[in-house]
Amino acid sequence: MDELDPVFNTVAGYFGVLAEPTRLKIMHALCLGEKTVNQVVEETGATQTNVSRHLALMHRHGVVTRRKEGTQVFYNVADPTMVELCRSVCNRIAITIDERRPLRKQMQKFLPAPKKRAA
Amino acid sequence: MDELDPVFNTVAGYFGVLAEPTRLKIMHALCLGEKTVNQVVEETGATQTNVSRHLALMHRHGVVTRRKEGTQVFYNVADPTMVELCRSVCNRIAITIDERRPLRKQMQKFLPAPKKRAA
DNA sequence: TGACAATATGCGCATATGCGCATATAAAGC
DNA sequence: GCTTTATATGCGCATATGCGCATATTGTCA
Repeated sequence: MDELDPVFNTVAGYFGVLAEPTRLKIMHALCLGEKTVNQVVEETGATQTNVSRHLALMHRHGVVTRRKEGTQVFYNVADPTMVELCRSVCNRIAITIDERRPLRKQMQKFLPAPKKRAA
Repeated sequence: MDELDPVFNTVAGYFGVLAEPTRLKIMHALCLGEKTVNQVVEETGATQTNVSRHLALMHRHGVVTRRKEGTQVFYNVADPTMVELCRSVCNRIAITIDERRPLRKQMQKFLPAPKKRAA
């Protein structure tokens, strides 16, 4: 039982990445394909500082990939499973929160597999 | 995009429950069936205070159910999806962490659907 | 080289979180 | 009623986390 600790620690960190509204927004922004930091900033409404920091954290956890091109940095979801995870939970929660308003339509973005738009 | 905030907030809280090693241990202890606080204490090695508090938090988030019987309180996983979620992520992480040691065998408990041993 | 654009980071603050300790509450048995 | 057992909770502490601000870093272009 004790030797499972590293697993639980790592998994906790993994879930911890998703335990933040701003990071979920970022995931939501990235799940349709890679975006630059600025694009994510515009889409999420968060500040550049925070988006950058959150993306760095997500990258440290292996949740997103990083691709530099000139002055810009493109981030993308590293693991499609992550998006799937978010999608399923978000959909379920969205349904729970709002039984009749068609809020779920907004979550459609989480539905398709993330397209890797490589350059 | 702004009206999705409540969804992201709730989902973040949901993931937040799983973003803690001790709580994952508790999930692991409960996923085979309901247990009393003391049983969870023994199985996880955490203190009674913390187990109680974590269980309370998990109950507040609707992750576990509570059943009182005399002086004892039985907790159980409320949502099988939660166990499934933990199982898949834990298995994947376990494999990542430890490519060859058979650590995964310990994770088997997460595999079967949680048995509801109602009284 | 110098100005500009895109991204990252150090610092400080406010708040959240997990924990241990002691203690409160609740139920059972004498 | 008193003691014992099982669980919950108030308090304080140490640390973690998210944020804003200013600034550093890196690359582009003139």
